[in-house]
Amino acid sequence: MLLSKSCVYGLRATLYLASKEKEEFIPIKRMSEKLEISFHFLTKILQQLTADGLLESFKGPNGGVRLTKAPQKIALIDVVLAIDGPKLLTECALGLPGCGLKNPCPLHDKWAVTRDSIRDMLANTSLTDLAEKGKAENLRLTDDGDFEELLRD
Amino acid sequence: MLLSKSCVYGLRATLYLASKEKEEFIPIKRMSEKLEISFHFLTKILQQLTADGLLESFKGPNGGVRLTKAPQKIALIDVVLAIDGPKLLTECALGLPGCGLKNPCPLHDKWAVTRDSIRDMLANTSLTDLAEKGKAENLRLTDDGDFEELLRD
DNA sequence: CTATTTTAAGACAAAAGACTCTTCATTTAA
DNA sequence: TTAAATGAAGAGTCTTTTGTCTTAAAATAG
Repeated sequence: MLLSKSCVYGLRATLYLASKEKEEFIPIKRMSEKLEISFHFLTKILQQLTADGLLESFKGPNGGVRLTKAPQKIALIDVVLAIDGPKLLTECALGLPGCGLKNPCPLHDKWAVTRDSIRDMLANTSLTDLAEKGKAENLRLTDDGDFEELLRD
Repeated sequence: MLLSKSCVYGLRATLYLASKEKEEFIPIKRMSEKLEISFHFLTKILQQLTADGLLESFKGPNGGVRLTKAPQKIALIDVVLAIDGPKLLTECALGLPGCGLKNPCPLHDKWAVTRDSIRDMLANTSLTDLAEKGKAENLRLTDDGDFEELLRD
């Protein structure tokens, strides 16, 4: 798998936040129900994003989490780096430590090109890009639902 | 991680076989030592490749495994498919079941492009390509060694 | 102040992946 | 024919990932 499940859940969650126009705090409980993700597990993942500065949280009634920046300014790669770390974009495809220009493996050059295309895709796609597309075409962020249902109160 | 460790070991092993010019059976024990992979674990992985028809094996003294085809005709994707299966090249980046043209997720289109570039790289690179490059530039398939050492008896 | 709502934190359990070990069947060489 | 070398198969262990549960801390509403 390219991304860990935690990372995928983090992406779905930030995408959900980006698709809400209002900048209010959204309870994690509500998000977990809408996105069909275990509440406690999602909480743990969002804590990582909060620690990383991508989200801010607020405790108590009317509390929850929200994006710290405008979603246009958050790229998918920001979420991926916060949760899965940089290894996807730095590691050797053959798993050799220290593989790089200086001490490459036979696959290094070709993999570096492919890896860059992954990085570019993640870096050039903002949360807004996907949220807008999701709304416009009524796509889905869960196994069965659609955007319309997702955003309904 | 893009590829499982089993898959990476399978690639290193087939690459090693491709770099031996003679078409003799190579004992797995020897390969495991050269490649610094646990013998029993490597055995299990190579059994998958044998079952898939990429390798053939021979028991008894002077036995071992060898490629069934010329290494020019084996692409990296053949090994990846035999061990990790097709999921890397078919799965949704957001983990949604049935994500495709008919019922896509918001990321589907962009991911499909990236995924194709991964597929193309794996499909257009043969074992010979990498073996030749490894020999010519004396690269490595292990943490510390180099090709010269790898091919020495 | 008190009860309620919410995130924070960490212990714990289950599942999957990575790896080891033992036993067995096959083949060859002497 | 017997011993040695080898792959085949599967049980078992360790680690990481994934997911659950409990308790604490913070904030608000009344």
